[in-house]
Amino acid sequence: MPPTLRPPAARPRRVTIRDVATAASVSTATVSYVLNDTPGQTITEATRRRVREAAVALGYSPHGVARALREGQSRIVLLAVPSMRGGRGLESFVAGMSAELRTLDHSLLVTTSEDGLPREAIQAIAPRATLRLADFLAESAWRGPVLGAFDGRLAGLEFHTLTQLRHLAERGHRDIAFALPDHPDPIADQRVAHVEGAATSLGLGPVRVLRLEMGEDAHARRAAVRELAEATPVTAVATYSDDVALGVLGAMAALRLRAPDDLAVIGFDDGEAGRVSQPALTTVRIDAGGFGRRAARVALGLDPGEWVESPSEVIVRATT
Amino acid sequence: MPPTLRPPAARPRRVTIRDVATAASVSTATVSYVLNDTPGQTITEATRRRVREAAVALGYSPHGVARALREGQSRIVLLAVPSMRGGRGLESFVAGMSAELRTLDHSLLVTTSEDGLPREAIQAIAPRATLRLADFLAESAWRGPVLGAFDGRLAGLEFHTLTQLRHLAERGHRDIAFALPDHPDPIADQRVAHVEGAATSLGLGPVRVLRLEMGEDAHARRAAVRELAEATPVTAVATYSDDVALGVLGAMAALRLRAPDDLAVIGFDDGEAGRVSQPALTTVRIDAGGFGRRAARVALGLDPGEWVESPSEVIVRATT
DNA sequence: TTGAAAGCGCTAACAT
DNA sequence: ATGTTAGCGCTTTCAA
Repeated sequence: MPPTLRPPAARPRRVTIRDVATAASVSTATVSYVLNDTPGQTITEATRRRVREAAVALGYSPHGVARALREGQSRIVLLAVPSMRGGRGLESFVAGMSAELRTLDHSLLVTTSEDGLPREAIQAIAPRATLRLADFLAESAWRGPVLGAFDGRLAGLEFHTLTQLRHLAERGHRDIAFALPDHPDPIADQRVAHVEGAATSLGLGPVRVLRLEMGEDAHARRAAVRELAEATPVTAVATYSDDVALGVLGAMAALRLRAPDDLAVIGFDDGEAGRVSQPALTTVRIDAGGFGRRAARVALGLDPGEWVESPSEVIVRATT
Repeated sequence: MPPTLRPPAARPRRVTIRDVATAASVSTATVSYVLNDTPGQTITEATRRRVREAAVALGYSPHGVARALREGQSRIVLLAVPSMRGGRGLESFVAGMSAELRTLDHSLLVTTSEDGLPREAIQAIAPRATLRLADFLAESAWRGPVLGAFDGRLAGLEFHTLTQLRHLAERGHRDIAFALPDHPDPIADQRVAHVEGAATSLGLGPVRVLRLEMGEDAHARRAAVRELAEATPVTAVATYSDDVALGVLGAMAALRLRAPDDLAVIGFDDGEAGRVSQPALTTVRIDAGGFGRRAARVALGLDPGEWVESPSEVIVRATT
């Protein structure tokens, strides 16, 4: 027996388009046309049936890598997130994006990368599109098409912020503060801008920005909150996250200040902790599923379509 | 000019191994050998230099998809996580795994999939290995090699649980409870088993298991915690997560019970909320970076090596 | 010491 | 209405 060119590894034999072609007594081209519903081909229904039946009989499934080589890119969209520690917002965003992509015969894969694009992964899989969450949340080419406009004006984090402040305004608060973590954050400035914009459009007074220590130094937090409560007219504080809200409430508890009477507090992104702690935290629940779906469509160059439902709502609990 | 076969899309011309070969006046085979340091080849240092210089001069980088097609699998390890809402433990795990894989010329990509393998993604990128976090945490083929043995006995969640209970034991507690969320959880049973194992090995009494309501029903939580405090000898509660701990503390606050005097509480996985809330939560900080590195090595079929440092420590704050 | 060429599985231009 | 085949970029066998 003459030596033959063996495959690189002892690769388990896989069912290819060729096997299907043989089984259906057609060419590989025909198989490809049928299985991809390639437009502009004239293939009899009988042949189509034979091909499809052969494919399922053999358990054929297309080899994504070969297809990607041929097409120049894989049917993958890569989402770069800064961290695995997400909240409800991120989770629903990813779920929505993933579901929509599946519908479009693509897959979502996530990579963590603090800054810059995940070059190695891009080299490795040639994704159809790459989307950095930070870019998407901030101003960027993505923003316009993905966010679209809800309620004729704004959407995204900006919209959720409006939801958050509107609740405070409806409760009669006019002097508010916005508390955010004191550690560096790529979208901090933007969040502050959103708050200021929302406050203006709601006719509130100027917003006091409080950068809250989020480490072990409870004294610092207490001092900051005391100052806020005693030396300013602020009656309510909106926060960057539920965690920050819990920090404010923790300081208030230590100072024997009560929410909402001494200071009302509203969180952001409805985590588990705020729900079960005492007092239970009023917060904004973000359903970013619609965003995810839109981001998916935009990533593939499709029309994102219209908004269907409101992407955020206030969960009223005990602190406002 | 005769019609030529155009590439499928107007694909931007990319630098291939061929270009490098031409520039260095060698064959593509030689380029491949040099760039991959293929063992068993006799190529003069001069040639190697020429090839490498040509590669950098042209800005060549290998096409992962083509390589994957040829080799049968891509240099990707796929990690399937149940959700994007991770804690410090997951974050460090992913970071460690990712860093180690980079070292080994691979990339980590994450996919969310509640149960089962992410088949579409696997088809699409032919990953070198696929690892479900749930399998990894639970008993499975992965467990043995990845966890190895720390301190001669156990590692992983089991080890961290021991860390958690040991702290309670050292504080003199003998009757403890373990509180976990009442919603379904793939690793709940396992966690309970760990706690019981740790309690036994520490010579503690039988562990009371408390499935805590984690929804909006604060009354249910209060009732459960009151029952625990008043009708049982339990003096301390270890929890499944910081969130559950916050739920216990919330109920205690409503009941005017104080930690640690009435009931000591220790959380798990050191989240931001526990650190800033009042009273500040004692918890277990998990550094899963080492696990991640080990998981990476095992995924590639390498020896994970020995443990270097302790993977968990107690962060003592005010509740114990 | 190096090169020629096969072939991974697929799509699509072109031929029949 | 369907088949033939080039070629995506790479690795590796075999020959020179």
